[in-house]
Amino acid sequence: MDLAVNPYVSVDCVLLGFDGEQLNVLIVRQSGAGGEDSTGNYKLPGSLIYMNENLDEAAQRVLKQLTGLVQVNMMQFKAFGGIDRLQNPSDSVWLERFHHLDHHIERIVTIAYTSLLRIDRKMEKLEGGYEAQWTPIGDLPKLAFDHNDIVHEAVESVRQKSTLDPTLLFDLLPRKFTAAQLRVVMETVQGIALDVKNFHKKIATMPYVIPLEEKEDGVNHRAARYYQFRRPRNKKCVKNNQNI
Amino acid sequence: MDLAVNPYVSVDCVLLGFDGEQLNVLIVRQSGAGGEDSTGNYKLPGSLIYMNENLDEAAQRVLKQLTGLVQVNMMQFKAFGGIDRLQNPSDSVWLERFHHLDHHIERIVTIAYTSLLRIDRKMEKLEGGYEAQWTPIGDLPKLAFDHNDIVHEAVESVRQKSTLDPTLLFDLLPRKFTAAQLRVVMETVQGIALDVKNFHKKIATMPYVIPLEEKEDGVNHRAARYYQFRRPRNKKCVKNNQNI
DNA sequence: GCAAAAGTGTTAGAAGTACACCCATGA
DNA sequence: TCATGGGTGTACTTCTAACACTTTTGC
Repeated sequence: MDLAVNPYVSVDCVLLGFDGEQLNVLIVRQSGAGGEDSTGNYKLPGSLIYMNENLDEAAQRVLKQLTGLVQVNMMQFKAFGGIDRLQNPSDSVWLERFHHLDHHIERIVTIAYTSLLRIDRKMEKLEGGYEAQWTPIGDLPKLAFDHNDIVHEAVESVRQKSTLDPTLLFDLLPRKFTAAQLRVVMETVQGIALDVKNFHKKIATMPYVIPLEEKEDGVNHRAARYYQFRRPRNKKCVKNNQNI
Repeated sequence: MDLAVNPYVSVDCVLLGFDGEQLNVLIVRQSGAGGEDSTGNYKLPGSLIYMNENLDEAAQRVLKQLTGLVQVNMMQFKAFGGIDRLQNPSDSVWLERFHHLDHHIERIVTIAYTSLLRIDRKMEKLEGGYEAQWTPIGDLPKLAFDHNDIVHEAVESVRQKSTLDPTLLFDLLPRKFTAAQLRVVMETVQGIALDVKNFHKKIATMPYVIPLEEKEDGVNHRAARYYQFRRPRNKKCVKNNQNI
């Protein structure tokens, strides 16, 4: 570790992608954990914060080290600081080894971020021996620390935020997508079922969803039209603004 | 200071009240700051966290020390951890003196909470020499650290949360309130104007707003009816939104 | 031609918006 | 009796929800 870290504060990133059916989370192995249990030791990507970086910068750094992606919309959503977060002793041991710390860490407050990504984005070479994998939310193993809780609160947070600003969800889709893909994303994230016909009517009224002439190719049924997302000029797709 | 504190993590509380016209914030004096400048030294109520308490507990403790209130809905809304939060040297000096710390604090990440209160709630005797006062949001002085930013983000957070769950706003009102009071609260927090007639229709459909027989007394115009808030059984006053 | 998924209209009810006048009270 | 703020009806528009059949394509 080159830089001084703050041994009390970390960031953790819940990177969410969509595989066509479910939300997936990017989890990493605790490499260097000693591998007592080769089936486990998964966690969210995260890091202690360096003393010379802001929280948002730390989250971006973790994302970049892990995936090579930059300029991604990372949203801080909650701090987790329960006194029992390090109750599993192997988590503390891993932390101290990984960060080459010379004293015992008794407590870490972590600032959790979430980000929506296209699951097929090519991951660049991973630094730090990370071994990352997308895992469907329903199939998550037991993660280190309280990371399972963090994932569930992240999903809840995304659900709420996307209710106020549905344009967030387009980050989960490729540049060109079909109406069905968009619908399934919305159904999955918001946990509701949408009427197909009414959904077509609705996207027809969205100024930021542009129908293309291009269609699917090579499917053994009627080809679906592609759409494109164009972020509106004024970012206020959110209802109800006006300053007090 | 009896208990061990974590010198890197604090909580700060944005307590919001409503005076009939504007949102007010409870700010406190940095007592023991040396009083170089008797006009300033205001800050949000907050504290370093103790090593044996959770974040939520720390926020409740600060609120209780300050106001005597317990069981108040405190909502964590954001962590602030910029590297320049302590850029004003007098803020660091105050912190180190107040908490009797023997080393220099270079950086603190604070977890910010917000809470909506009736502004007329009687404050109990304040511990720790706090000197607290409600201040209209528009008249806030320069506060210590980045507390002015924190206040503004708190208000924005409350605005968003109350869009999804309007029942939050009843915490700002007395037990009995008039339709006009409720309307002005909603207009102020959400930053919009509401049509009086339509507003009456709307509250008539809200199951959690109960009209009383009792009316205002001693006003020199037609007396307004009082209403009461009763929290619904299932807390989902949240719209089943699909505002794509 | 058939399996498989895409795409399309209409209607009824609910909810929201706009608008102007009468009512009760104390001074 | 008047000044003050409280309270109401109605028409119109928009949104939402429910519903079943035809189209295109590869095999």
